[in-house]
Amino acid sequence: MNTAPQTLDLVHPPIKASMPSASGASEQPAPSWHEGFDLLERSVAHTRRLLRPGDTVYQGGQGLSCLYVIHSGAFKTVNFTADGRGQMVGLHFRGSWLGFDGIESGRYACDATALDVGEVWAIRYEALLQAAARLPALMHMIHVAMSGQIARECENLLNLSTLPADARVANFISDWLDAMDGRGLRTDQLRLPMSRAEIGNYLGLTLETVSRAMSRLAERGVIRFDERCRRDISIPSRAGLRALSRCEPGHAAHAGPARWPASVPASCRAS
Amino acid sequence: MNTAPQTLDLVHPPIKASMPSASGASEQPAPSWHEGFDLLERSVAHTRRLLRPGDTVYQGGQGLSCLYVIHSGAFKTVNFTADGRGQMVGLHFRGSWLGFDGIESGRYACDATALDVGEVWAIRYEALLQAAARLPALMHMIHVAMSGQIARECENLLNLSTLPADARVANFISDWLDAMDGRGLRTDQLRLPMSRAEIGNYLGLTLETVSRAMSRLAERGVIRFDERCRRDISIPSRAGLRALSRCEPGHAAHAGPARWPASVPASCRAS
DNA sequence: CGCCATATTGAACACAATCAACGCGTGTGG
DNA sequence: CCACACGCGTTGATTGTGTTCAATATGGCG
Repeated sequence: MNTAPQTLDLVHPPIKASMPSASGASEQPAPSWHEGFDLLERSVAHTRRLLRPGDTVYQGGQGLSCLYVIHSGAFKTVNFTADGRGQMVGLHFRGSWLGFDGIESGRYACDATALDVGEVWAIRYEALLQAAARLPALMHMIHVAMSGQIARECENLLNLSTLPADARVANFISDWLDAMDGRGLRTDQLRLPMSRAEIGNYLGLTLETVSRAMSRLAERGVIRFDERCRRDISIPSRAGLRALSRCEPGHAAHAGPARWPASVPASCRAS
Repeated sequence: MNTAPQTLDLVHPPIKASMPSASGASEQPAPSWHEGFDLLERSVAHTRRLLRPGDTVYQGGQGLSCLYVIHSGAFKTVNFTADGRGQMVGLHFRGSWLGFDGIESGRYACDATALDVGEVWAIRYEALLQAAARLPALMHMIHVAMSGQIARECENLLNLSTLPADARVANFISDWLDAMDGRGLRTDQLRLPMSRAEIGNYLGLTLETVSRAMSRLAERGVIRFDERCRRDISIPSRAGLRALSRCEPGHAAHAGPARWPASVPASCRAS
């Protein structure tokens, strides 16, 4: 399976001005972010927007007119149920796109909110479509971004349904570090711009469980809390963190029949 | 929030030959599937492929060359971890596309497998891109399909992390019925072409829990087992089923601060 | 200063996982 | 034909992880 950083959206460009090979899975090393942003900058109108922590890029229910590319900062997407409770469903960094969730219905399905100061580029959806029709590379870039979001959500589903609490938290931090890694930022320390409750919401845990899990990770020495603030952590052992995040079955294992028996029980066969 | 059937991919077409309005969220009644398939049929080369239960449309790791549109049947997508365990991450019906997960890396990230007899249309990705560059409606259709998949995965995440076992199973059945509904099929009975283990895997539960949950649903009278086979169920009370599937907090509730306090704790502020 | 939000930690409980037994239908081989 | 194994599903008993309820500590802010 693909072990490449799984939080890249704008990246992995067979984007070569001409047509993507698509089949050959062209293996290129580490494509700088500049390519993608350059392409956007040259080919389609956009407006930049600065956001501060808590500012919303868009809100669920609003009519979709723009898509947004994250230029800097961290953003969350939160889904709201009919009864008003919110579930965080995504975490996004530089290069990721926001707003894909709204294309189907013409209205955003989530809130998108800045977790810290950041900048997004707003691009009118119609303008983007028109530009993409002329520029195969641009169209492919969009598809890559959507595809990446789909793949990452699959990962999240997998983690949610198979990992025990400690591993989920370890995995959460580890993923964050991977994202920083892929963007050339330091990975020996981290500031989580989220409360324990938010992290818990994202991971399907209670805030107490998150707190305990982080304490246990600190005990085991894979993370260390900054003295000043428990949201700042340093990472003494990235490898150890990784190990814990992929951990043991012992829970919802189901090594079981992922491959399906290929024949319907005969008792079901008769119409 | 949008209460429309959430498993429609090809649908909701402001597809009007010209440009989608995108912002206005044009409200059209019940768009027949034919429109989408007609558009495909006219505009891009495709080959039809029949599958029987257990056949794979594609397998994870294969180079992506085609995308697939489901013409009939039910399909699952299964993600495999490094250690070989599989996690079912998606359930797809007529009109849904398969293969989006592979665009980013050029290789499929999942296995896609038929759950019963079905037909898919295979479309070469490159050919699709070229056709879409000429036909805005086609491009928009693809985006709608991807967007729909993203939105549905968000729903799944939400359900996995907030619902207790019985509600997950009820929701699973209810979603399946919604999908049948949107495709003009009968919704008073259902044949689940999956083992309890598979359902459990999809829902993040063990097979025993699924079995018990279904027994409890039957006790409450919202589903009834066919005498011949426990995979065949009839639905005496669709409304009751829906009610149970949206059920109570009492678990990972976190009505908590979905909206973020907007200011970073000052102890974190100093660099 | 008190109040509030955040975070940590403890104790009791509940829900789902685990281990285990059993029934049933099917296909296999004597 | 029957005995048998096997896959699937159900149900019971027990265990364990994570939730819930509660108390405490801290820092910011009016």
